[in-house]
Amino acid sequence: MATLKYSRQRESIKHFLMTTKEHPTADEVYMHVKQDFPNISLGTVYRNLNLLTDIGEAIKISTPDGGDRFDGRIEPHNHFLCTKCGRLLDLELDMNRIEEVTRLAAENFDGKIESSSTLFYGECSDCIKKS
Amino acid sequence: MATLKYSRQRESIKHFLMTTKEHPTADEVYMHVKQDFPNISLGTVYRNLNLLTDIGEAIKISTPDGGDRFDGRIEPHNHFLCTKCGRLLDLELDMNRIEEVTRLAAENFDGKIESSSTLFYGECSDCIKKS
DNA sequence: ATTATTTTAATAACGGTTCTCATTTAGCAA
DNA sequence: TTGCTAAATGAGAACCGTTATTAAAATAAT
Repeated sequence: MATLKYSRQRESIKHFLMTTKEHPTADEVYMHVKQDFPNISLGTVYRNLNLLTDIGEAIKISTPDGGDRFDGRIEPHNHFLCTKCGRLLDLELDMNRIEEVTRLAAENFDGKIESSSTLFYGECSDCIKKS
Repeated sequence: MATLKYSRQRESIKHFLMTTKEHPTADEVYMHVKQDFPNISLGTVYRNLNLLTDIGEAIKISTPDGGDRFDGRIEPHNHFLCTKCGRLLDLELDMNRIEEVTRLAAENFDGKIESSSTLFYGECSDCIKKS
C-alpha cells in the first residue's frame, strides 16, 4: 500500500493550494512553486496534485474552458466561472440548500447519489465595471 | 457573418444527438455517423459539434474524467456521472429548485449570475446490481 | 453553367496530462 | 553512522482530445 513519504515539493504545493484564494491550474501551481524549487518539474506538480486530490486534501474542478483547476479548500462549496475573463471564484451558498437539492434529486433517481457540484456562470464584478 | 450552408454530415450529427439518450463524446458521435458517412473525418465532427453548441442546438458537458460529452437535449436539465463505470445519465429534477438555488446564490454574490450547471456523482443502478 | 462561398477530408499541429526511467531522497534498521 | 529499501523526483518522451491548415468537393446564388 505504498506508504506516503514526505517531500518538500509536495509540502510546498499543498501550502500554496491552502493559502491562495485563486483556483490555479496545474501550470500556475508549477510557476509558483518554481520560485522555491527552481528545478521542480511539471510532472511532479501533476503527480502531487493528483495525489492530494486522491487523498482528499485538494479538489479538482473541471470547467468547459480548458485545463482543470485545483482548490485546497476541501469543505463542500461552490464556484463561479466568469464567461468573460475566465476567472474562477468561490461562491458562498448555504450548503443546506445544496443538500436539499441532492436529496430531492435522489428521490427520482435509480442509483445512489453521493455528491454534487454546481458551477455558476456569468459575468464577474470586475468585468461588469469594465463594460 | 458567414451564412450557414446545409451539409448532410452536420444534419446526421444533429439527428444523432437529438435521438440518442446517451451523452456521447465526440469520438462516439464520430463512430456512429461513420456508419452513414464512411469517409467523414473526426475534424468535421468536432467542427459541427462546436457549431451546434455555439448556435444553441446542442450542449457541451464537461466532466472530470476525460473528454467532453454532447447533448442534443437543450432544455435546462441535470446530469449524473457514475463514478464506477463513467456513464453520464440524465437526471430529472424540478428546475424550479435549481432556479431557486441560483437566485439564492445571486444574493451574496458580487457579479451577475446567468446560469448554473449541477453535476451529480455516485453509483448508477447497473453498477449497484453488479456489486 | 458559372461563380462565389462554405464545408469537407486528411493530416499536421497543439496543449494539457500522463508515463517512463534513471537518479535522488526519505525512512528504517543494524 | 552506514547501508538498505521504497518512494519521489527531474527530464523528457508519449499520449489523447481537440484545433488548425489546406486543397478538393459540395452548396447556393447568378
